Amino acid sequence: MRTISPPVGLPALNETDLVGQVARRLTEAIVQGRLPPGSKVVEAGIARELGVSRAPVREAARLLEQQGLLVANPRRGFFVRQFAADDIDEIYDLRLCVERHAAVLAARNLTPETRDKLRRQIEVLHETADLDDPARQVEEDYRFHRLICEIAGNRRMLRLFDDLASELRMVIGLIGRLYDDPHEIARTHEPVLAAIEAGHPERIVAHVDYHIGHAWREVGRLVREIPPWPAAAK
Amino acid sequence: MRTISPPVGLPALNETDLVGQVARRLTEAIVQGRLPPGSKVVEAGIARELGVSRAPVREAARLLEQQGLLVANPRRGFFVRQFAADDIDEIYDLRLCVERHAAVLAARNLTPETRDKLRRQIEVLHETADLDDPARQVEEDYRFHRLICEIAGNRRMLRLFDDLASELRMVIGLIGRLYDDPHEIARTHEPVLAAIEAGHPERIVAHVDYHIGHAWREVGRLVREIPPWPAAAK
DNA sequence: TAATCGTCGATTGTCGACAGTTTGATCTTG
DNA sequence: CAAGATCAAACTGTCGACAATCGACGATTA
Repeated sequence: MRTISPPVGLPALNETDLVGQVARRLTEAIVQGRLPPGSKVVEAGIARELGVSRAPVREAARLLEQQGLLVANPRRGFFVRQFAADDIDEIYDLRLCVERHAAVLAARNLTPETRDKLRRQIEVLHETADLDDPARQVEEDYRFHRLICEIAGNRRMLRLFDDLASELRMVIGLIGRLYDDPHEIARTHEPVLAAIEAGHPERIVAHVDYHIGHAWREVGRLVREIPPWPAAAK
Repeated sequence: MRTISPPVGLPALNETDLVGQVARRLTEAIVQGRLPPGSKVVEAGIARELGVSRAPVREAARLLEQQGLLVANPRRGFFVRQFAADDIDEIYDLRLCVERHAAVLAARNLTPETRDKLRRQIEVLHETADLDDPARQVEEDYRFHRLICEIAGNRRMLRLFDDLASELRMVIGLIGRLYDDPHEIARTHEPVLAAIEAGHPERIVAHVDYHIGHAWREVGRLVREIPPWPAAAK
């Protein structure tokens, strides 16, 4: 008899259980704006809709709460998180802080394989830019940044990135459209990668700052333009 | 008729519910080493012990999982997280990255009131150093660093700090004793505060680096010295 | 008419139960 | 004696139910 796997490793993705599925469906609904910010998440409703009981729904909701997509009001239930302009600032402030560091670490760990992955992802970004599919574009964008965090090799940092990204996905998904020119965005990734390949810390930081800062200003502007969120249903 | 409170603000502290209490008790047990790393957390057992049903225990466990204290193995249950040397490195790496930034921000936001709070906390640190109470010492230490994050004014950053701190508390709690000289530790906070008061970014970063780096090396050393964790019961 | 109070439906928090899986031990067999 | 098969106890994942609480609506009163 062999002990198949060390009982404790790192957060094991539970692919098969209901909680994960419910969480994914909920996230989807929120990001797509089907559950607008401020709307109440009725446990029984979600449960019925997904054909499960309330228990998995509650646990999934707690997950999304920790992720920042939901807010729990004791005895009142879960509500879809509402973002204000200063939330955007918080998220990008933290993200910038982390990604600067991640990029520097990534440069230190860069191998030919990981470098190629990054290059290929930039290509994908350019290809996606032609598709006129904002959601997809955002997704591929994150994939590039996530790659950097992966290469940096700090699992906790990666998780933090994922959490921030899920919040941003929600905001951007609700804004509906992306920043103006997708190709422009794709192009601004190149100097970041170039700096990482060059392995020059200051230049890396400078380019990451520029790139993320650009998105920050852009998203900030859009959020301030469309502040009254798409009518919180109910 | 007025709407008393905006239904969605920021994570409302739920003081009264069971989940929170269970989570606190569990955290306590883990940090104090009563639930050693690797040990299984049997839902029914905890539930019986605390006189509640399994539902709140499960939700609390999910909370601690997100916090990094527990690891969930689908269909096998929750286990107390085991830390390896590289976990320490990850935590401190991320913490350093965040606290650097936090300190710079704190300097920017510093008011006479917040400055006094920081000063007073350093005094507390010195007073506590005489008490020979490692747990308390660690707690007051965190309180200082947490203050900096608070003053920085980024709620997400504060939450990240809290998460990292809870992991570190666990590790340090298990190590049992603190780094060598408590007064020495207390003293090394002073230049950090001085730099923040001076508002000189580079100096702030340098001193934070030195201070946190010291703890990093120290904790890293201790963890490597006592690697076989206190016998994972069961 | 406006404000307050009481009532009722809806929803959450918590519980106990059941089925399926895992674990650990005993038994079997080469 | 070792390796594998077998079996029972323990535990998790999920469900439906019930009491407590919340929110809204309508009735009551000044």
